[in-house]
Amino acid sequence: MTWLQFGETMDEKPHITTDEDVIPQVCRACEARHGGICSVLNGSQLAALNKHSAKRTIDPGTEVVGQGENVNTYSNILRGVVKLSKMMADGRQQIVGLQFAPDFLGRPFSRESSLTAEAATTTEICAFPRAAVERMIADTPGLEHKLYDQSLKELDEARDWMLTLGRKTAREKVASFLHLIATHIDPEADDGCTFDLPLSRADIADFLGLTIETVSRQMTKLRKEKVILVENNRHVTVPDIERLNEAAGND
Amino acid sequence: MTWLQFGETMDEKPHITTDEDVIPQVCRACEARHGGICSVLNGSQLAALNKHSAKRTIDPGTEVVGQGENVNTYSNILRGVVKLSKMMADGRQQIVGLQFAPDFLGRPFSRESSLTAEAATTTEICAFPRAAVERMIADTPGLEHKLYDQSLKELDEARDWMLTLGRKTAREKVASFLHLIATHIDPEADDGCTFDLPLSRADIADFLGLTIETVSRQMTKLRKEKVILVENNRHVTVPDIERLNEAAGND
DNA sequence: CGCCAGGTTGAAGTAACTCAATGAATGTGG
DNA sequence: CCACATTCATTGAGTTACTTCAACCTGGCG
Repeated sequence: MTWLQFGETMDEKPHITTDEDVIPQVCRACEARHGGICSVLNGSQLAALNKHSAKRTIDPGTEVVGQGENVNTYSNILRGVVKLSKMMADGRQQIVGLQFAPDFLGRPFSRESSLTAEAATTTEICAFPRAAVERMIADTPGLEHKLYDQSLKELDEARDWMLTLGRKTAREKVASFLHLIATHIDPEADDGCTFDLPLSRADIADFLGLTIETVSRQMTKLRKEKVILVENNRHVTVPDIERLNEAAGND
Repeated sequence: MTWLQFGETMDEKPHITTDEDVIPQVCRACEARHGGICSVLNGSQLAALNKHSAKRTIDPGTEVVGQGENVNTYSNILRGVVKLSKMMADGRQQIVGLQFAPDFLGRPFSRESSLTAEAATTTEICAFPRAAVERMIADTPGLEHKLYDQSLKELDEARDWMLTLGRKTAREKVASFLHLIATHIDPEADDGCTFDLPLSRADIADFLGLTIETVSRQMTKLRKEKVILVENNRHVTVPDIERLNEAAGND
């Protein structure tokens, strides 16, 4: 993506070591600097942002942002999985997105978020006050571009999932979910990957538009057909990712 | 949205009438200048873009961009409705978005579009070569912001629709669709609005993840319950939009 | 140990699908 | 102008995939 270098063309001064090059201590080992938002910020910008930042650990099931609430912090996800969901008045629920490290959490220029964000697993985030982030966006075109880029990625994922929700069978849905997790958790190793499911059966059901029972039944079917191996309900091994992909209905 | 004025703060010179203020003839009456992409461009920018622009009329059912094709033009929708859809290898199809005037069509920085865009109604577009648009994006922060804003809007819509696809009943789905069209076609007049459906029953089914027959049955049910009036299969009147909204399951 | 939450399994019910026939609107050629 | 084909929508009858309801595991913990 030539595009992503956009921000860098903005400061073409001769290169002397300055504040801008010094990465703050806390950021050195941070996930978000590789691929995350912070990857487009220089040392002094990271330092400025860090004056107001707060690392937080969030337990599974805890809300990060409530539906309709006014968001006044933005965060980077450092570890764990966050589920974004919508609920109807009568309690029916749909998970509309999963976010993994190092995704950015929070809606820049929120027309009030109509989502609930909840930790699915134990999650670590690095939170920034709204104002600081927005000031930085205004100063750094590369940052806004990075955010735009993430939202396009999320849009792609949302639309992929619409196909799954609207047109796939229960079996294909469950396989699609497993495939999604397999490719997000275990980045490489395309043969024989293994992982822990970040979601309970109830969450999976809410993600797939199914009931818990149907998810369970399809899981056991896939298990009996040896498409997956399951231990302790949560730990899954995929011997052949391509067979799983087929079961998911992806040609 | 204070945000959208961002672009304007970039040129704060004393105001004398220049090229920049002169709106090209073709653009004067154009939809896209009000709310569309072009609203953030000045006269000389519009003129530059217009040197390469081409208005086209597209008949219903004609593809604008093929799934997996390399997109080399971007367009503004001036009139009509465009459907974005995905297809599985075995032919199952899902419409993942509808675009109305003055939406922007085409993916800036396409990681090849995985969508098919097809005119649902007779559609007029204003097409620009890819390079011209990308050059202009690089020069005009306000433009990229505008695009970002549209993609956030599309993301919201996609997620709303995921709830519809995953958790609503057939009746609620059809009502949701009618509500969507009612609010997009007939912008105001929130009581007693009337419109032509831009989609065939087959398209509606593909949008809702249902079959044609189920769509038809639910339409007749809603008609018998006087939630809607239908003439000629395509022309719909909604006497009470709030009743429709209720039927759609929105609290 | 007994309780509880999370998961599985079975049997019965139902919403939506499939298949098939019919109807309405539009166009074509004799 | 009328038969005829064609496309799009409606309606009915029978089937099925998923849900609902209920019982039953399994592992962790006071």
